[in-house]
Amino acid sequence: MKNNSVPELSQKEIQEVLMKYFPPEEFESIKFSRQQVIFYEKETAEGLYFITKGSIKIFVRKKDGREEILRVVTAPAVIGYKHLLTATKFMTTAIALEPVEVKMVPREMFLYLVKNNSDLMETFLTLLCLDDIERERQLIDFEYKPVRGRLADALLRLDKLFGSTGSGFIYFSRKEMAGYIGSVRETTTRLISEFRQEKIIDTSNNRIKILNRKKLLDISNLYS
Amino acid sequence: MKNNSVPELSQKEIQEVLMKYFPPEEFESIKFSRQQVIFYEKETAEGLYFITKGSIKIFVRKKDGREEILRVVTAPAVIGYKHLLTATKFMTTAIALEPVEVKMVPREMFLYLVKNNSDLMETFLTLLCLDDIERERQLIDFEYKPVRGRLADALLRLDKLFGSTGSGFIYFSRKEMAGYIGSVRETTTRLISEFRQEKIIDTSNNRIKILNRKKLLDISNLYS
DNA sequence: TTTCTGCTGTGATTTTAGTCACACTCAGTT
DNA sequence: AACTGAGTGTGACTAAAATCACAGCAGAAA
Repeated sequence: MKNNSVPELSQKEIQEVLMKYFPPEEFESIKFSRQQVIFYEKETAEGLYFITKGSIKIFVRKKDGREEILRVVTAPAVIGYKHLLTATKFMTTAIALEPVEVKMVPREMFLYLVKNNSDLMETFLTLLCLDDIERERQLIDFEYKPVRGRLADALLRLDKLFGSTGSGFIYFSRKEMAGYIGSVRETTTRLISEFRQEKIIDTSNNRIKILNRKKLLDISNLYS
Repeated sequence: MKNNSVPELSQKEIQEVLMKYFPPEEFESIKFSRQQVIFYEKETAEGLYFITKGSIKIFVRKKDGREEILRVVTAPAVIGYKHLLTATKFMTTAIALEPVEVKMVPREMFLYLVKNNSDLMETFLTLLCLDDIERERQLIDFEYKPVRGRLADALLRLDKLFGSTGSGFIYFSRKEMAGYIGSVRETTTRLISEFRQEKIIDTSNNRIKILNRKKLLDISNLYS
C-alpha cells in the first residue's frame, strides 16, 4: 500500500483503446450470478473476457478443499489475455462474487486484432506491465507480515477495488478472506471481530465496510 | 512446480528476437562482482538490462533490515523493461549473486525500437506474459505451505535456474534463503540441516547441491 | 413449521515457527 | 599467530497461528 507511482492517466488511455476495438454493444453479453463459474482451472481460454459489471475472485483449490484466492477483479477489466497470447491453459478458476456481466471476444478475433494493430498491442503491453507491478506490490505488502497485518492490507486493497464500483462494501465471507490473506477461517473471524471492536470496520449483513482507513494503514505499516 | 505447460519454443524465439535487435557485441558490457548493486529501489530505470552472464537477486529491504527476495534471475535474461514501458521507478534492489555481465540498452533507444518494430513488441508482450504466469505459479506454490514445503519448493526452483547456467550449485546463504522463502535464518538453517541428514541435499562450501529431486517434489506436494 | 445447510463466533489445546543466546568454523587481515 | 567478522549450527524459550470442538443464527428447502 505504498504511494501509487503508476500514472492514473494510462488507466484511462487503456480503457479508451479497449472501447475502440471492443465496443461493448457489439458483443453479446453473458451474465453470471453470484457463485457462478466464469472459467475453470485447466480450461483453454476461449476468448478475452471483458468484465463490464460486477466482481470476481480468481483462485486455486488446494488438496484439502481450501480456496487460495490470488486476485480479485472488479469491472471494468479484461482477463484471460495472458493465456490467449501464450496459448496456455488457465491455472486458476474464476467465480462471480456479485452479479457479473461479461463481453466475450473470441480468441481468433482477439489475436488478429492485437497482432495487426500496434496501438492495441501497446495497450496490452502497458496493461500487463501495470498488472505485474501491482502483483509485485501485493507480494511485497503481504510477505513477511503477521496475519493481522495482512488482513489490514487486504481490507485496504479490497476497499479500493470495491469502492470504485460504488457499493463500498467488501463482498467476502470470512472463509474467502482467509483464503485471500493465507490464513484460516477461525483466525480471520477473530481478527475481524477485533477490528470491529476497535471500530475500524463494520460488518452488517456479512459484508465489510471500512470505517477507519488510517488505522488500517498504521497496522499494515507496523510490519513492512 | 506443476507440469510446465508453457511452450519451450517461445523461449527460443524470444532469445532470437532479442539477439536480433540487441546484439551483445554492439553494446558496452558492464561487469559486476558478487554483492555489487545493479540497480537500487526508487531509482529510475536508465535502460534495459540484458544480463548475459551470472545471476542476480531482486529484493526489498524491510524496516528491520531483512531482505525479502522476490526473484532470482539467471542469464540470459532481460530486466527493467516493465519500468521503462510504464515510466515507473524500481520498487526493488538488484544485487549480483555471482560475477555478472550486463549489456545496457539506453532508455530512448529501447523505447524507440519497441514502439516501431511490432515483432519486438510482440516478443516483449510474450515475455511479460510468461513472466507473469511464472510469478503466478510461484505464488500458488508458496502460499499456504509450511516452511519445510516452501524450502523444498525453493530448492527445486533455484536448481532449475542455476542448473541451466552450468555450475549446478545454488549460490545462496542461509540468510538469503530465509529471505526467499519468507522465514528466518535459524529456522532455515535447521531445515537445511534436516535435508542434509536425509541425504536430499549436500552443502559443501556454503553452496547447496541437490541430490534427490524426487524427495523434494514429494515434500512440496505434501501440502499443495 | 421444521429441517437442513452454510456461515459466524469463541474457547481450549497443540503445533509451528520465531526469538534469544551462545559457540564454532573459516577466510582474510594485521 | 592472534584477531576479526561473517556465516553456520543448535538449545531453550516464547509467541503466533492452526486445529479441534461446539454453539448459535439466518436463509433456503421440504
